Formats: sequence, C-alpha cells, structure tokens
Amino acid sequence: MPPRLAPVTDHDALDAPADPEITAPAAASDAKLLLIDGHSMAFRAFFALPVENFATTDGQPTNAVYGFTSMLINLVRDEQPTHVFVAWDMSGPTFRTEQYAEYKGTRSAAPDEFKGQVPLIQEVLAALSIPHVGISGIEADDVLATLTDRAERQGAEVLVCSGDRDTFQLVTDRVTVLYPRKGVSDLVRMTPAAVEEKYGVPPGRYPDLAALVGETSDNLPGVPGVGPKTAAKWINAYDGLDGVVGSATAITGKAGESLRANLAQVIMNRQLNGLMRDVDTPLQLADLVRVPIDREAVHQVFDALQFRVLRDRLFDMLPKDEAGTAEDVEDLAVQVTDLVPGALAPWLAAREGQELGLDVAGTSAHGTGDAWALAIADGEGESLAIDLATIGDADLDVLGAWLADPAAAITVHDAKSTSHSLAGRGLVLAGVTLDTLLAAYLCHPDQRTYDLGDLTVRYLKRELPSGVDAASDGMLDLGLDGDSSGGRTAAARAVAVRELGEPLRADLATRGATALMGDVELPVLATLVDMERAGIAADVPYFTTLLNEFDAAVERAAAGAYEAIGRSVNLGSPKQLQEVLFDELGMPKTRKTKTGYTTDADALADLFARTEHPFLENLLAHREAIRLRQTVEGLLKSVSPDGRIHTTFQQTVAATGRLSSVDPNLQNIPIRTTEGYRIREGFVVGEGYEGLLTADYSQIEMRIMAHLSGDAGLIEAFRSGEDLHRYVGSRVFGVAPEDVTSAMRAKIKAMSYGLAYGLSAFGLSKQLGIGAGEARGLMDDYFERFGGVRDYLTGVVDDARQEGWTSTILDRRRYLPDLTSDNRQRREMAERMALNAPIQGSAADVVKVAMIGVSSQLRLRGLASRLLLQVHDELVLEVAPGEREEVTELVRAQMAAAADLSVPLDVSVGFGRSWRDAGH
DNA sequence: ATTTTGACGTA
DNA sequence: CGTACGTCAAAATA
Repeated sequence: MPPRLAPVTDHDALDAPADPEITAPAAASDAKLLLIDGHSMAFRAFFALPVENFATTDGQPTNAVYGFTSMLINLVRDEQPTHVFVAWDMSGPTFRTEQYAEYKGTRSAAPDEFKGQVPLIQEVLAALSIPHVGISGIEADDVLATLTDRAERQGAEVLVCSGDRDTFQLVTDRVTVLYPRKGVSDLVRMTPAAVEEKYGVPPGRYPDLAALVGETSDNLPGVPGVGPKTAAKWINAYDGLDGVVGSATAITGKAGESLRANLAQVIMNRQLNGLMRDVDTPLQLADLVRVPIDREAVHQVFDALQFRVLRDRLFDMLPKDEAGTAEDVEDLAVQVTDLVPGALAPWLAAREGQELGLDVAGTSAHGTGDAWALAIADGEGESLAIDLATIGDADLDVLGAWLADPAAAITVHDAKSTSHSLAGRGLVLAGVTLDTLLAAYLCHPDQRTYDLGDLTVRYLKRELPSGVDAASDGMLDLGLDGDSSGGRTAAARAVAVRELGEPLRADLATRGATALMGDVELPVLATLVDMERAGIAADVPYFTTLLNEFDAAVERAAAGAYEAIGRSVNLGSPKQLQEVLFDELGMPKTRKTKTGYTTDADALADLFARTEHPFLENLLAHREAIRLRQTVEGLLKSVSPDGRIHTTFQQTVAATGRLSSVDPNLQNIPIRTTEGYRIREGFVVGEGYEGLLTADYSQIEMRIMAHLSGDAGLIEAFRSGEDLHRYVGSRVFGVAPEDVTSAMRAKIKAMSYGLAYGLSAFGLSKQLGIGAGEARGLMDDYFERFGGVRDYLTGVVDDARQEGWTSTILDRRRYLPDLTSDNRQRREMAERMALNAPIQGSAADVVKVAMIGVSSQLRLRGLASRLLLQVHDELVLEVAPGEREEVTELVRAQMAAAADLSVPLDVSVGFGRSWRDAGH
C-alpha cells in the first residue's frame, strides 16, 4: 500500500503567498527548520495542564490545544525558525506493527477528552498557516526523520520537537532535539554533547543503546539486567551494536548470559527503533517556509476556543508588532530652546489650550524637594528649557501662574515627586491631566519600574537621547559648568512625556482604565502630595525613652540567652542559631528552608512548648525587643527638622492597587502586642491642632466579598448587624448565635479571612492546629451554608483564566498570565492571586475614593483639619481646634458613601492626642 | 560592594 | 500548601 497524504494535509497553507514581512532566507544554509511531532507534544500538553481548568463554555476540553499552541508560540518567538512543520501519527497499522504486533501494545487508549482535541489543534495550525501532514502507515517520527535529512543536506539548521526519545538518533551538529523535561514549556536542548553526556554514547548510537535497554513506552523489552550504563559500556567497547551482537559469546557474567538469551529481541528492537529517512513524500524544505498567518481565521478559531490570552501573545509575537528591536529605535527628535527673558508668556500663549509636557529637574523626599530646571514641550517636539536659578521675576510669575492653572492641561511623569520639587521653589502644580507613570502602572500593575526611558522605547519606539534616561533628579543634571544642562535633560524628557500622552491614553482606554485614572488615581495623587507634605508629629523625647527601654530589654534577653547555653552567639544570625539549637542542644528539627531549618517565631515557640529550654524563652524575648528597638530607632532617624515624620506613599508598586509606604514605612507600625502598641503613643497631634482622629472600615474585605459574591447568607450577616464571625459560626455549626463559643468563632474568623487569600484545607488545619479532616469538614460546612462564596471564588479564577485578568469594582485590572502555566506551583500561585486581587483591590479602590471625598469636603468647607496617613483600611487625620465634631461626621459620611455595595460600609472612629489614644 | 535570604511588622 | 507590602541584618555572591 503506497503511503498517501492524509486528509489533514493543509495544502492551502503550502500555496499561501510569500509574506512580505518575513523575508525568505537567501540560501537554505540560513534556514532554520522547526519540526514538531504533533501527537507526542499534544499528549504532553494534555497531561501538563489540568483538563478541568481548560474548557470552552460549552464543555469542549481545550487543555491540549492550549498547551500545544502555547508551546508553539513560544518556540516560534524564541527560536525564530524560518520554516515550520508538524507531523501527525495516523491510526492504523504501520510497518512496525506489521513486523511486531505488540509494538506500542502497552499503550492504553487515549482519554476521550484528548481525542477530540487533535482536530482542534489542526484547525489552529491551519489558521497559523503551518503545514502539517499525517501519512498512513508511517509514523510521525519517520516523516520528521526524512525531512530532517533533506533539510540538513541543504545546510539548514533543524530543531526537532518531540517527546519520543527515538528522535535522539537524529541529533547532529546541525540537528537539535527539543525534548520536554516537564510539561511542554520546559524543553531540554539535546545536542550531540547533551546526548553523549546523558547516555554515554553519541546520538547515532542511541538506538543501539535503546535496543539493549528496551523502551517501555513502545513495549520493546530490553535485556534483563542491562541498564544504560552497561549498554553504553558494551557499545563503546565493541564499536556499536553490531559489534556487541557479534561478540555476544565473548561477554562474560550474568549480563552476557542474559544478552545471549535475548539476542533476537535486541536485533528486532534495533530494526524497529531506527527511524526511516526515506519516506515517500513530496514535501521539500521550500514547502515548509513560514508564511503569514490568516488573521481572520486565527480570530475565528481562537474565538471558538475562547483563547484570549494566547491570542494576545500570538499577535504580540508577530513581526509587525515586533517593533522595538535595536535597529528600529531612533533617538527622540527634540528641538530645545533656552528661555530668553520675557519669552515664556508668548511661547505659552502660542500653545493655548494644547496639551503640554512637563519635566522638572530636581529632588524630592520626605514631603518636600527642590527644583533647579524644567522644560515644557509641545506636540511638535519643541521644548522650552528653563533654568530656575537664572529665571527672571516676570517669567517666574508667568510660569507659576501656568503651573497653578487647573486648566493648563499638563502631562508629566511622576506628578507627586514633581509637585514636591516645584514646591521647593514655591511653585504649585495643578493642571495635570495625565501622569505617564500612573498610566503605565494602571496598564501594567505587576511591573517593578516604570522608567520614562523604558516607556519611550515601548510606546514610541524611540530612545531618549543618551545620558537623559537617568531620572532627572540625578546629580548629572547639576550642570557644574553653570549651563542649563539640567534643562536640556528635562527638555528631552518633556518631549517624551508629551508624546507618550497619546499612546498611553489609548492603552488606558483599551484596558478600561480611563475613568480609574481620571476619577481616582489623579485626584488621590493630589491628596497624597498634601499628606506627605503634612507628615505626622513625632514625640521625640518619648521615642528616645522608649528606645532606651527596649535597649535594656534587648540586653536583658541577650544575657539570659547567653547564660542558658553558657556562651554568647549572634542571636540575629539564623545560621548560628541553627548550630546552637540543632547541633549543640539537639532539639528536634523544624521546617526546612533553602539554607537549613527555620528559626522563626512560630517554630521557636513550638520548640519551647516541647523543651521548655530557657534559651528559647530569652531568644524570643530578644527577637521582639530588638525588633521594637529597631523600629523606634528608624522612626527617630526619620524625624524631619520640623519635628514630623514624612513618609512617602508609593502609588505604583502594589499590583492590587493598594498604596504602600516607605522611608519610613508607617503602614506597619506595631499594634498587636502591648509593647509594640506603645510605639503608637509617639505619633502625636501637632502644634496648633486639637487631636488625631482615626477612622477605619470594619471588615471591609469581607464586605467586599459579600458584595462581589452576592451570597445571600453573607449579605444578610452584615445587614443583621450581628457580630460577623458569630453569625457565620452559628450557621456553619448549626447552633444559635449566642451558643457560638470563642473557639468556634476563632475558627470561623480564620477561615473567612483565609478564603480571600486562597487558603487550602491543609493551610487551615496547619494554622488552627486541627486535623486535616476536621479542616476539610469545616470548609465543606462553610461552603454548604455560603455556596455563593464558593461559586464566586471558583468563578473569579475561571473568568480570569479566560480573560487573562481580574478586575475590581472600579475596573482596576491585574493581569495573571500564569493562570495557564503548566507549572503547578506558578499556576496555583496565580490562582490565589486571582482570588485575592479583586477583593484587596476593590477595598483599595474604596479607600482611595474615601480619601478623595474626605479631602475635597475638608477643602470645600474651609476646614483646617487634614489627612495625614492611610493604612489600607484606616485613615488618620489631624483635627484643628473646634472642628472635631464636623470632621468626625464628614469622615464617617465620606467613608460610608465611598462605594455603593449590597452591604453597608461600617466605619469606626477614634480621637485622642496620640495615634494610640485615637485607636480603638 | 552589591544582591539575596530569613525573619517579621502591618492590612 | 495564605494575599499585599517594606525594612533590617546576616549570608551569599561578585
């Protein structure tokens, strides 16, 4: 029976016109051919990705299609092959089964979920214009071997992607096998050296080795008692399998006996595992050249498969969208004019109503700053550089008025820092309509930095002129020779900022974040400027006393610890502690870390409970004391000359949308322990104010969860006004609310909060110190009563997997590509992030809206009270004399009204002379 | 000299 | 095998 081309052959793809974007290699020797064993890789993909997580809404499983396509996109992106081809196995007999009926006989039938996916993969390949063929009676590997030979003879480089080790025999200097180690994303490059290293024989003799050792997956038995080591030894000693067979009688020992008994099998193995290199197929290298994808078909197929994330990745990879390669990036065109006295007003007048870019060279920290130069750029690449050291009074007045004009329409990168810098020169920044830093953050909230130079390359395909991409507050800008080099630097940055406005606005719109930027992030930024500038008053004498006290406690604990073991060690060194605890004192080993065994507080407390060794007691006391001392020391160091501590709120670091606080971090001041709580007494009301007011949301994340899930029981819990955990506990345990014991309440509380973090039954049992069974039962009971919560939690992850992102009540997105990773660790991590991001992020949205409401009400009513701090669900204000009542009401009202949820937002307020007194 | 790790504070 | 952060000192690495 002559081999015939199978129906899956996609001749249309072969006939497609050459892609103008992909230039065919001038000679075959420049060609790079990617060959894929379709079934082998599809099968790997099927087992790498959990089938229950990958299905279209009508139930068609797609995990193999997804994994295969994902692998293909990655390979094409990373390897940049000029030619691609996929070979398929066909059902029915092959020359191997004819020769040996048991060939591959141990293979169980493919799962039903798998079978249907192969035609879908073929549809994807058709849309991608990738030729793919199955030939009856011939295995895919034989087709690949034949094409490998043909391509290699023409001087091409070949990559063979297959999970079948028989392909190792194809490896040469020009042929590399990509063999999946785990899943389909972790491919090992099998080069001649790699094969030799792993098996001890060159690639050409791999089939010799396999014939001796056997191949379980093909149902080819090897010689009993002969493993890869012995086989390699023989093959090398007798110059190949023929030599081994010929000298079989000369091989001594048990293994030799075994070999002689199985010679026939070995010889047949070798016949079967040798790949055919002369399959009769008309396919030539030239037929496999990459051609343009059929965009329309890709959209259709990917729509049907509901692959959103993959589609984006695919289109991102295509040459057309691939701009940003080094040779494409030119310098940004900038025309700089140094300010001539009197020229500012006409320059601005000529650009009345236009969006202008601003960049300021200066510094900022601790709620203040300085500026020495700035530049304003228009949309034509013209930039006006202004040296603030030499600017005349008239121009300064014009500049000040323009900056302070709310209608000025200014785009700037990092408006918060810029505001502080300008404030150092008495200038106010008001008319910011876009902050490119914030915009980049909203579009890519997981990124670590949003450097202006990087944005320029990414969005404009332009490079900032050399020496300019450093932040404008660098000392380089000082212009030591007295010229306005600070202004020159600012000039280029201002142009970049101005030009970034358009693509970033478009990107914000695409991602549904326009309103979030305009209504939340920019207004809250203005509030943060005021908060950072205000700072919070510190009671320095009190902190100093506290420092001494903690110091003494550190000494005491250290002395106690040294006495307990009869020598001194560095108590802050986990390494030395491990020596003491596990080697010297012989205590039971704790949980493992990368470098040994943990000495964290939990583990130490556990060890103390078991051994009651006084060293542990002192060590724990030392840990606490040294930490408190450290905290107080840090706070004292950060007190500004005005006697206040000015933290910096970071608006673009937390991927969920929260703020963070640095230098110092005022969002992690102790509160749980009584000793730690004393630190809050050092944060006090400032001169001229009446007291500090704290207002916090109670259980805001649980309320958000109730709202998002729409779970009737949970909503009712909040509406009833009953203690939440007591209410939930009564439902879960089936008792009256008043019969919920404190132990029951504690369990419920831990579980309720844990759910929002993706807590597992295992984690819950660990945390509560209960059995895994009890924890599992507790969770089952919980979900039994609050099924809406479970439906929400699973739904949110599934939706995120489909869409590629999660979103909050104000449409703040977090992108989680790892939801489709075939690495379980990464995937499950992303799943927990997907559970938490909408909850934590929505809470962050609500608090930001509240901050905007509070600060605008304070301003509208002409009150002197002011916001000082935000600690995620808590606001701290400084209240001016006589304003306490009005501010309390205003804060309550604004916070409660910050979001319209299906449950009330409960706010509790406290007042006092210190943060401690104001707490509750 | 700089980066990574372990530990630990907050929501 | 529970999310999001920042800070410090020690350890690891250059």
